[in-house]
Parts: sequence; C-alpha cells; structure tokens
Amino acid sequence: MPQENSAAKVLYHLKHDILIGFFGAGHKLKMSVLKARYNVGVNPLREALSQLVVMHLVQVQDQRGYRVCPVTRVELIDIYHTRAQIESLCVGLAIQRGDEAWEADIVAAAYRLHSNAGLLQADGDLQAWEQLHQQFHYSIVKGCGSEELLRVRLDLYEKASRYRNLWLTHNAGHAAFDVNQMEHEQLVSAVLARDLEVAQKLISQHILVPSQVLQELI
Amino acid sequence: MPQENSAAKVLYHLKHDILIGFFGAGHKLKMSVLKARYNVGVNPLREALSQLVVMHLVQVQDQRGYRVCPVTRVELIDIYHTRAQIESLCVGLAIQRGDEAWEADIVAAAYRLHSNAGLLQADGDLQAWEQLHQQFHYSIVKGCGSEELLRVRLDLYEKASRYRNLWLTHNAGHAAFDVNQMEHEQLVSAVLARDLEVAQKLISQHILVPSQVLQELI
DNA sequence: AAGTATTAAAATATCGACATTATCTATAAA
DNA sequence: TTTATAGATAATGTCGATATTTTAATACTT
Repeated sequence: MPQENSAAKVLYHLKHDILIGFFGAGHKLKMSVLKARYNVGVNPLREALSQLVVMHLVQVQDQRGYRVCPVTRVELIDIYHTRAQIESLCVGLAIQRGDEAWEADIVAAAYRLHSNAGLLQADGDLQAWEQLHQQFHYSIVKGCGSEELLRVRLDLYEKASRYRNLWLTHNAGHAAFDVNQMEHEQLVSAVLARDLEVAQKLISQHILVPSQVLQELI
Repeated sequence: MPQENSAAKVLYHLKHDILIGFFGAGHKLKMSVLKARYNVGVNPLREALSQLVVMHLVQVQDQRGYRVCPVTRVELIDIYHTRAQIESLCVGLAIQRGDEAWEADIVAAAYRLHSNAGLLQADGDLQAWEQLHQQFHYSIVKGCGSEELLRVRLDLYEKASRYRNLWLTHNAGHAAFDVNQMEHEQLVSAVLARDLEVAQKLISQHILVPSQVLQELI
C-alpha cells in the first residue's frame, strides 16, 4: 500500500490488530498506547478510529475515548444469520448471471483451497488457509455482478472476523474441517450445475453451522 | 443531539448538506470553506470526512483533499437493485416473524402517511413527506428482527438519498405520486395478510420503478 | 503557437501544546 | 467497613503553527 497518509496506514494496522484479537473485545484504546505502537500523533489516530466507529468495530464515548466493541452472543447470531442471507442472495444472482470465466475462476480457487488443506493441521497457518477459503467463496459470489451487494457482503465478513478466529483456533487439527471441506466440493458441484436451490441451501448451512459451534464458545 | 464532540456535529450537518445536494456530486470539499461553514478547525473536519469516506459519500485522494463522490447511472442502478433485494429480504423475514404490535405500527404509519399526502403538492414539503414515507417502510421491515440487516438497509437508503431527491423534486405535484400511494395500500394488505410472495413482489417494484424514471434524469 | 520549465500561491497532513474533562488515590466522615 | 470528598494524575478534544505537496500563473524555449 504505497502513497497513503498516516491515518490510512494506522487504519489498516489497527483494524488488523482488532480483528485478530490483539486488542480484545471491550479493550480501552488509549491514545498513549496507540501513539507508541503505530508511531503517529493523535490526529491520524483519531481519523482511523473514527472510521472504525463507522465500521462498528470501535465505540466512542464523548470525553471518554475509544474502546473495542464488545462481542456478544446476540450479535454473533445476528451477523451469521445475516451473512447467510446475503451470501445466499449473492450465490443466487451469480448462478443466474455468471459466465464461463466465472466458472473457471471457481474451479481454480477450489483447487488452490483443496491443495492447501495441510494448513489446517494443528501447527498450520490458519490465517493463510482462511485467505484461500475467503478467495474461494469470493470467486463464487463475484459472479453476482453487483458492487454494492459485494460491498455489503465484505463488511459483514469483516465484522464476523473476530468470531471466526475463535472458531478457527478452536477447530485447529480437528475433524470439523473435514466436513467443511466436503461442503466446498458439494457447493462447487451445485453452482456449476446452476442448481440454485441446492447451492443456496448449501451456502446457508456452510455459514450457519460454524456459528452454532461458536455460540457455545462465548 | 446533546453532548457530542465537534466531529459528530460536523458529520451530521455535512452529511445532510451532501445528501440534499448543497455540496453536489464531485464538488471539491475545501478545508477553508468547510471551516468557515461549520465553525470548527481542520481536525474535527477531517474526522467527519473520514467517516463519510467509509460511508462512500466522500472520496479522499492523498495530499489532494476530499471531494463528494460522483453520481453515476451505473451506481444508481446497482444501489436500487441491491435495495430491492435487501428490502425484499427484510419484508420476507418480517412477515414470518412479525407480531401484533408490529401490525399495529404498520397501520399507524400507513395512516400518517396517507393523511399527509398534501405534502406532495408542488409547493409541499417533500422532505417532510419523505420522512413519513421512510417511517412507513421502516415500520414494516423492523419486524425482521435483525439489527444487522436493518443497518445494511439503512446504509443503502442513505446512499440512495442523493438520487431519490432528484426523483422527489422531479415528481413534485405530478401524478407519479398517485401510483406510489396506491402501491402503499397494496403493500399493507399483502403484508397484513402475510402473503410473502405478493409482498416481496410489490416492495421490489416499489423501489425499482422510480429508479427507471431516474435513469433518464442522469 | 504549443509545449515545457520555473516560480508563486494555496491547500493539505501532521505535530506539539493547551484547556477541559474524566479517572484514580488518599483522606476524612458516618 | 463503607461511603463521600478533595486533590492529584492522566487522558481527551481542539486549535494554531509548520513542513510538504499540489495547483496555478508566468516565463521561456523550440
């Protein structure tokens, strides 16, 4: 990311630190700490924090500074259910509108994901796997052809990250991933066969099942 | 709005000024002008502008300041189609989940809207009508019970405001509003009858029809 | 005349400093 | 021991100043 101002750099790093849990839910974000960590003054910091407030990752209280938004079971359920609906919408539109290049990209992304299943072992790089995983699902939904819908989807994906990371670390090296992998293959089949109903059912389940496991972890 | 910092106040007013078109699409937002208009320093301004960037109402270019996002026909179509999908989703869930209090609120909101149809005359207060209009539609979708989905919906509604205002002023005193009014009555009937399919069809049309008129105005 | 280089003016991005407000600590009263 | 109060400490929100960069205006060259 070249040629950016300080606020943009801080936003990138701070957002990352919140999403991976370096600054946990509810954590007070003190200016003195942030200044030292990111080597900037208060003003770029406040700009970045302002943006995170709009993204609902950070809360602000007048004269009392900023803190990381709490995570709650209610929000977890709401985010995952909404994601299931939106993703289902995207998949439905993509199946109606996707062309051959779209199909090829899906096959390629599925292959990459499958080839790197080793990342899911207990000592693997879970974040690297998650990136491939995300790219796979994106290859499907991008066929919907709506920038706005994809933006909404991305916002929700990011908002879910803090919860998803719990699931990832909890399942590292476990059998839950095998089921997850199988669902991908079924999804590819249904999508390429343009079976709207089955594909939507599968993607919805694929999102909701982990959320049910997560509910017991919070 | 008591007890807010300067940035929050500026955000409120500046956002309003952009949505109603005081600062038109593509307009350069010079610090000197904004400082004078809102009586604040650059830092609260930059915080507010940063937030508007996240909302996709303002663009930022490094070292070249801020400007109001352009409006395009492509974005218009995308926003309205996405709104139709999301609103349809909300209505569907609301019909499944809404209780009696929800029904009562809808009837009340529909009554208020109908009673104030006079605001739609050529010399009427269109913004006041739009507020009642929005409250009416909100009374329906709030039954979906999902804060996240309602948030997504609100973001899209606000993003569509600049386009909608074109439609409002263009139609002031015209017959197009009569059709619009009739659609409301049909929608209430379908929703209260819990007729999911008809209600979704109606709400989708209700959003898409104005967008077709708008495409010729851009 | 068209395009390029140079200079001047304006605008932006960031910092340090200060006034205001909140939080913590220690002491005193119930 | 608990509650209240007062002072000390720390943190926040805003401004003015400054270095840097862009934009505009002007002069120069081909």
